[in-house]
Amino acid sequence: MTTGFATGRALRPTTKVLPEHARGHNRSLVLQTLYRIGTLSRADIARETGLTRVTVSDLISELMGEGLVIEMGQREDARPGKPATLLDLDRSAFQIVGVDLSEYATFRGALLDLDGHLLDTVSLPLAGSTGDEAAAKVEQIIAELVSRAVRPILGIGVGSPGVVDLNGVVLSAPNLGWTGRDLQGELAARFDLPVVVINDANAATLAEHSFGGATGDMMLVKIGHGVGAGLLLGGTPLFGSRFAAGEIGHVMVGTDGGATCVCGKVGCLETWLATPRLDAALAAATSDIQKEQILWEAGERLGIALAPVVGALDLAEIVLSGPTELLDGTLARAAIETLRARTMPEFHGNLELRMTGLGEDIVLRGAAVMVLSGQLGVS
Amino acid sequence: MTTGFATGRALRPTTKVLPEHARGHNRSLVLQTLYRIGTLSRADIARETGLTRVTVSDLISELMGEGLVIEMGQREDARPGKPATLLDLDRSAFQIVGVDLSEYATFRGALLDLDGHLLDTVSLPLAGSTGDEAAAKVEQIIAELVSRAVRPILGIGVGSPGVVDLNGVVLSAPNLGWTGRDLQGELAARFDLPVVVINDANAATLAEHSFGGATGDMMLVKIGHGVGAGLLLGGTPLFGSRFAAGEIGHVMVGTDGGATCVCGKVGCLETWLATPRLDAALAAATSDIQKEQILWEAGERLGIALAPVVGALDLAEIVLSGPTELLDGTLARAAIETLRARTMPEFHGNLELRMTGLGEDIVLRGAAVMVLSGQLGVS
DNA sequence: CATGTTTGTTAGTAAACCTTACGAACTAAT
DNA sequence: ATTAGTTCGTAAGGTTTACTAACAAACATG
Repeated sequence: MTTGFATGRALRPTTKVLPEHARGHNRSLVLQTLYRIGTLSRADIARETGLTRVTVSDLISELMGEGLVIEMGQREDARPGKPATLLDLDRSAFQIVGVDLSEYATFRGALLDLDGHLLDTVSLPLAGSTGDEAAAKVEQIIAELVSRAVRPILGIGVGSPGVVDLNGVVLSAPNLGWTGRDLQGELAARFDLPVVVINDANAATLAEHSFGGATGDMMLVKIGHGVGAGLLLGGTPLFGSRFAAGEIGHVMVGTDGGATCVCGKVGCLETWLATPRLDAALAAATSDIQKEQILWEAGERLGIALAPVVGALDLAEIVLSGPTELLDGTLARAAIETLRARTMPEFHGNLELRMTGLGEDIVLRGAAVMVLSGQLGVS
Repeated sequence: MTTGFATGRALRPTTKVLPEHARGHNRSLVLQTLYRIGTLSRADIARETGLTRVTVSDLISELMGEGLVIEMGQREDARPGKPATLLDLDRSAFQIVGVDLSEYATFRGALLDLDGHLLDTVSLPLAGSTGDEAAAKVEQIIAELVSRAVRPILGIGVGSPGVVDLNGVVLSAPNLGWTGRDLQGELAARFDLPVVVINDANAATLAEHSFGGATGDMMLVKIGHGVGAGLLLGGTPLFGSRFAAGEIGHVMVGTDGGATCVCGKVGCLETWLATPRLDAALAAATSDIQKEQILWEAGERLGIALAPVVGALDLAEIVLSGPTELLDGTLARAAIETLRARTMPEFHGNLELRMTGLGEDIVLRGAAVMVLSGQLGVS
């Protein structure tokens, strides 16, 4: 709109800007263009970015010097003019370590390439570990992956449950017994590599944004042992004023009671949707019809809880992540129907709700996105 | 946080950046510093912004050439060294036209100075006008204010009800009979001045941010003939994927029925909170206790509706705007108590809820903020 | 009164991108 | 076959930006 520096309508510039910052920005812009579109010539990039061919050439030679970009030979098609030299990101130049601490009983890790594809995976049973012991297992997984890497490692991304601040300090993760633990700092010191620690649901949201085809403002609801969410608004993840954005598991739903929650309240979203509760309810059901009813009510409650959020944020998309057999079907249908019934179709009729297509690797891939974004300005 | 170019953790650079953009950014930074802190010397600004004295001197001379900044004489206090030449924004150098179309029966307009103080006001009964007739009244108000201005006009800001896109096109404002009306374009053509048209609740949110002392992520709920809201997240207003963010008036609240709404649904937030409904209910009440109950339930419903939003966004603050006699008291108390009861105190216990201190001028002042932000990069 | 401090300016440098121009390599029309 | 036109990448030179270094002016202090 105005300067291009701040997103949206600029409000309150806060830091000075030097020419070198512009350079870094344009460098990322070139990388981003290659990352998104794929093989391009220098002239293509110039047209795409608005920079001149001269500037692009200069940036490309810098990037080729770092081994990030490689020439792919000449373009084949028959056109007038000098044939273009094609370029692309060297997508196997680096590898990324991604770690997912969000599953209840297992830590998972993977090596990924710059496209976010899993190359190798490792998992380690948590076996009830908490505190230092759990942290040691995180280090163990990463050490194993680092030793298996066959390329330089771009960085380490970790998706952790709980509340994580912008410096990667896990402020609170009850299941792992962490409070104010500087996991990012510890890992950075141990491995001497760039490290990013981020909330698991936020990681999943980023993965959906980069690989799942989410376009506009989106909320990802991650349903597992607990219920959490991540938000992507205007292309930027939302962290919240205390880094607790997306913590909707213990919000009360409806005005007609419900089951008692571990938190002491009645009718929290988790009492309807957390998988242990759902599994138990389904196991106790005596007929398929009853099971359908359980799933329908769970979806309905999700819709009731999200309706005000959809109204307030004017979301374009809601994505569910979790066990497909529970979520994808009656539950999702109930959720979207309830949402449509409880909001204004004139404003929010375009809302869509779907399962993620990224399956169980969503947090691993989201952690990789954080590394890509932090190190290359690409995602 | 990182570069200063993108807000938050940078994701996806999208536009090129030239040195001249950096210049504009730093120029705004200097203006912003003067605007916020007030009288400062060049050296003070340099320390505050991180720019060098040389650069600041250069920017200041440019700004003085435009008449935006003036010298205020020398600093009086006794210190070693050459006495500092004090500078300030010339806060009476320009005037701003602000217009508020959000009241049910009246259009209001005002001349404001750069500090957002009202210098002169005009109002015009709407008298049921819609469509072109209503638009003509907007022009009439602005023309009157332009003729009364005794300084150059920096720009025109308009807060309109309904859904307004980023180009100031009123996509939908039922009360005024506008659909897809390019009000911003019409006014810019008519007055040959910078014009910004923005949703009324968003304008109010900006005013609260700039003048009301709102600090972190905030939601402003504007209660009047309808119920709308504006959100400020990470210092940036949220517009939503279809520019309908904040449209919470017709979200259903609770799972126990309620009154039938004009929209056809049952138990919309407006059925509890819109002032006509509240006034009617209070008028029909036969005792003070009953009136208290009505207000309490209204606040309770607001809390029920906002709890999921607070949980999802981790808001720091909720601000109410509207008739003080209705909102400030039982209703607000009920809302915050309900919010606290329905969310997690560990995450959201710091949440505050209060009335705005800006009264009925909040939209006018917010419209002025848009002009300030757009023209000077200041707010 | 000499010394040290602070302010604002002047002069020169480095970095970034731009415009202009050109050779290389191709297609298409004559 | 030759000419004209197109496209690509690079080179040279210019502009803008903010920086560092240095300095004079103007003050306080011992």
